[in-house]
Amino acid sequence: MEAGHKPLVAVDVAALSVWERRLWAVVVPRRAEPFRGRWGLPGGFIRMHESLDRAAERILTTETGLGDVFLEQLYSFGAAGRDPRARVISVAYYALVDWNQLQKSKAMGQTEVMRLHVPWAGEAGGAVELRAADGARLPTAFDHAEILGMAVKRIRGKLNYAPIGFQLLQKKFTLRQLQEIHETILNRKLNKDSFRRRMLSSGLLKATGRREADVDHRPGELYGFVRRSAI
Amino acid sequence: MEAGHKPLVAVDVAALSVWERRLWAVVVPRRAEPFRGRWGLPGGFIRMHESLDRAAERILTTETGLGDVFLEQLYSFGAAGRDPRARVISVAYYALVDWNQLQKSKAMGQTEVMRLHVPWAGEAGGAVELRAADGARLPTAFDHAEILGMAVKRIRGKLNYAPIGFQLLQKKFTLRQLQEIHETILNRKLNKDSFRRRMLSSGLLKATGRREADVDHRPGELYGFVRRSAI
DNA sequence: AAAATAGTGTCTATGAGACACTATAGT
DNA sequence: ACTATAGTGTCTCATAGACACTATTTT
Repeated sequence: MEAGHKPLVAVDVAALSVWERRLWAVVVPRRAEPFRGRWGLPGGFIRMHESLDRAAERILTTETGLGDVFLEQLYSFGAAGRDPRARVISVAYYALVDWNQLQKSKAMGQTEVMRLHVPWAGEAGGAVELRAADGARLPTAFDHAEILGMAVKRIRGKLNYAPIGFQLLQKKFTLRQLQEIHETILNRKLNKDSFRRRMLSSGLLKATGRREADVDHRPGELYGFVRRSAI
Repeated sequence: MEAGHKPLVAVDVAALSVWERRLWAVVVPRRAEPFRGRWGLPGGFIRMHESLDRAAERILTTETGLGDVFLEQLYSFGAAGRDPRARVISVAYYALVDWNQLQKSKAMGQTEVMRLHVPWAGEAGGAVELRAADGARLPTAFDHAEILGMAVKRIRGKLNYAPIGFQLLQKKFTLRQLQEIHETILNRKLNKDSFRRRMLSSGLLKATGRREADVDHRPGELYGFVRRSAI
C-alpha cells in the first residue's frame, strides 16, 4: 500500500436549469491561466475533513450563492492530462435549479448562466457546447464540456423513472410547465395525454385546487410535488 | 485555487459473478491493520500518470488475474473517516465476470470468491453481506459492503435497458441460462415467454444453430452476443 | 414411458399514442 | 366571438404476462 505522489482532488459542479424551452448551465469565466478567457464550471479542491457531498454543497454555495437544491454525484474524471498544471482528479456533481431561484442567487457570484447546445440525440452522450446570447459558441475550460454532457445524459436517463423534473420548477406548477421541462431536457415533443396520465398516476403530484394566473388562455391547475428532495 | 493537504486517491473494484442462482464477489482477506482479518475489495492507489480507468484495469489484473472483462466506473466514496489511517478518496469500479473465467484466474491471486447476500429488494440500495460457504456472515473492511451494495443496485437498474447479463456468461449460452442470470441479479422470477421475446427482439443475440450438450432434458439453442464489450 | 426443458401460439391486461370533443380563461 | 390551452373520453396499437400445447432430449 504505497501511495507514490498524490494527485489533487477537486469537486466540480454542473448546475443546470431550464428556461424558455432551453437548457442553461452556470459557468465561470476564467481570469487566470490555464484556459484564461474560457468558461469553466464552479469548482474547488476538497478540504481534508469534509465529505465529497459536503464539498460539492460548499463549492456550489460559495461560488454561485445557490443553496438547498437537488445535488447528486455524477462521475469522476481522472485523465492524466486534464489539468495541464498538475494531476487533478475531479469528482463531478450535478445540480438542478429552478430558474427563478437561479436569478435571485445570481447577484452573489461571479458566475454567468449560459445556454447549452446538445449536439447529440437520446442518451448517446458526449461533450455539449456553450452558447452566448447571440448564439456564438463559447470556449470551455478543461474537460468541462464533457462533464456538462454527462450531466445532460444522466438527467435524460433519469427522467424515465425518477421525477427530477420537479427540481427545475417552483413549488407550484402546472402540468404544461412540467411537460415543457421534460421536453426541453429530452429535446423532443411528448404526447400530452400520455404525459398527463403518467404524471397523475405516479402519485407524486398533489393538486392544490388553485389555478395559474396571468395567462392569456384557460389557466391550468397548480400542482405540488409530494416531497422536495435535496441531498 | 489553493489545495491544502492532499487526500490519497484509491481505486477499488467490485468484481461480481453469478453461479448457481447466486451472486458472488471477489474479495481479499486483510492481513494487516486496519480491519485485519476482515474482507475487502481489491484496491490500490492511483499512479501519477495513469487514468482512473487504467488504474482499475491494472488493480483488477494484478490482484485477481482477471483481464478483458466488463469494467465500469461506479461511484466515488469520500467520507472523511472511511479509512482510519488517512484521508482516502476511493473511486469505485465494478466488473462483471463469467464464472468459468473467474475460476481460471483464481489460481493467480490471493483473492477468494464469496457469496453475496442482498438484504433489500429492488433498487432500494444499501450495504450487502458477505457469506462464507457455511452461511456464516463475514466481516467486511472499510465501506466495502456499501460499495458492493451500490454495484448490485447499479446492475439491477442497468438490466432494465442494457444487455449486461451477457457479461456474466461464456460466449455461447442458452436463453434459459441468460434468464437465470437476470433472475439471480434481480432476485425474482421472470416470465419465460416474455423474456424470450424481449431478448430475441432486441437484436443483440445471434443464434448459432448449435445446441447445448450434456443436459438431461431437451437441449436449448446456443446464442452468442453480438458484441462483447469491455472498456 | 417418464421427466424435464425447449419452443410456439393465443388470449388478456396494461399503458402509450392518436384523436376528438368539451370547458374556460383572456382579449 | 376568437384564440389558446385545460381537461376528458375513447379507440388503436404495442408489449408483458398467463396459459396451453407440442417438440425433443436423456434416463
